[in-house]
Amino acid sequence: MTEPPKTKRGETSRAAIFDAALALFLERGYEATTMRAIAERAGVSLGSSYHYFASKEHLELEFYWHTHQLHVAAIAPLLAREHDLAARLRGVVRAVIVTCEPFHAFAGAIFGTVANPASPLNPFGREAKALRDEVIELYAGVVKGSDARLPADIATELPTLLWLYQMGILYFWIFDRSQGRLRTLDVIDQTTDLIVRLLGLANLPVLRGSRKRVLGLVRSIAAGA
Amino acid sequence: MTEPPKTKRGETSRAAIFDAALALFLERGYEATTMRAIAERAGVSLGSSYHYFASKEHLELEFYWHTHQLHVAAIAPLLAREHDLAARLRGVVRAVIVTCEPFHAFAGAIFGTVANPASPLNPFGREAKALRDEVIELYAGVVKGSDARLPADIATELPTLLWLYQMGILYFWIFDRSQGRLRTLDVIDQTTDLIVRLLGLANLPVLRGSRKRVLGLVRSIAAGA
DNA sequence: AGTGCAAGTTGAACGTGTTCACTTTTACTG
DNA sequence: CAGTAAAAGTGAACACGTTCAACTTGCACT
Repeated sequence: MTEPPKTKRGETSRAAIFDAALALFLERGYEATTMRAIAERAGVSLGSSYHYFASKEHLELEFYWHTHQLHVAAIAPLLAREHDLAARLRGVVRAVIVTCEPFHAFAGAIFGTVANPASPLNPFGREAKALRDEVIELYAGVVKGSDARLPADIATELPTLLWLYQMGILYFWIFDRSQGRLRTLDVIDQTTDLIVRLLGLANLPVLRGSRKRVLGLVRSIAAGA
Repeated sequence: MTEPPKTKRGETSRAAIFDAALALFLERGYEATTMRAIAERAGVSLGSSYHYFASKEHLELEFYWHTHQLHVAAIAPLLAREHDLAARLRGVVRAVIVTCEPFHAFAGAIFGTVANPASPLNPFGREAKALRDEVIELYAGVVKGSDARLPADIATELPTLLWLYQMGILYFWIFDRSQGRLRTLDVIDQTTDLIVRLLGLANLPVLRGSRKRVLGLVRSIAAGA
């Protein structure tokens, strides 16, 4: 657990530690960056780092918050302008990987340690709840601000599913070695299109049975997490 | 990289190290088990452990092989007897979690470190290829031995998708705290049913377009990994 | 100005996974 | 059987993440 700083000096230190960590991650990667090096560059002692970040992993969580804020800022104009669901979705998910692109080299290491189900920092866990809720809320806005008219049962679960979908895209992106990350961009275009198309088909009588089953399943899975 | 032993003594040592590791993982969990404790229980020196397992993570890979072999043995009778695809699939996936059940307590820690995309041991990586191919081949057998008649394009990609699906189920199972792991069993029953049902719908004209798109996507994703 | 206490800071010390230069054992050849 | 090269085995040493008890700073209240 990381307590927020209560004094001006504390805020400065905390920010210096995170800035140093981010710079070193970029320079050397996650694993090659030691807590000692972070503390040294931040101009604080090793022990002080642990006063603000309970572990090296907690620096990753802060990193996620950082990228999330960059992402939110990046998509604001799009969300204000565009109301077609497919276009909104494509734009928002493309913005995720564009925002994260500078960090691609060390993203794998970070994603990996945080994906660990044993860690309280994993996406489904306690300490990540605030961030998770924010991202799900973001996708709720993507859907709600569109002109798509969705059945209520779908609209309820869709934001959570899109959050999951975004994580899947990020996982793919980590492995993507293509020039300009074109493969990921292509997968995003195709999958967002497919998602919107399937949403349109969900009302077909032949699919209604499966739709109810899928949503029931999603609800029961989400309830346990 | 872990070279296989070339002498009788080597085989004995390697087996002793893995047995000791497995026993200690069960007793204390993954993180609390030290390489020193493993070496001591196996009756070898610390350095010797690294002669057979290049890292603690490599012991996890061996653990996966271990459970895979248990799984294969467990499903043999079912695959010989049953030819309905839904029943085969349900039985095989249920057997996965029944086989792994004794290791549930530490499975999260193991699954997590191996899920790390930065590790060459991750499911999509180089060192896990042999195991991955074996599991995909297993699911190819599940499909091929059934009386289901599937379009060729689906039959080609389905085993890989089922391997992915199994990993998803395992991920859910790790988080499942329900009595007798009933929630996971329920999710397996529902999802296997749903999968077979969707396979049946895949030939509907209204879905054929989406099916082509999905399979094209799957192929292009699989090609890159 | 003086006092008290919470916030902030420190670096030595601990246990861990991993490495490596070295020794011992094993299997095979002439 | 002697010789030898590969395989197996060893434990001290290293760097790392993390902990902790002690220390300093600065703010709030009298």
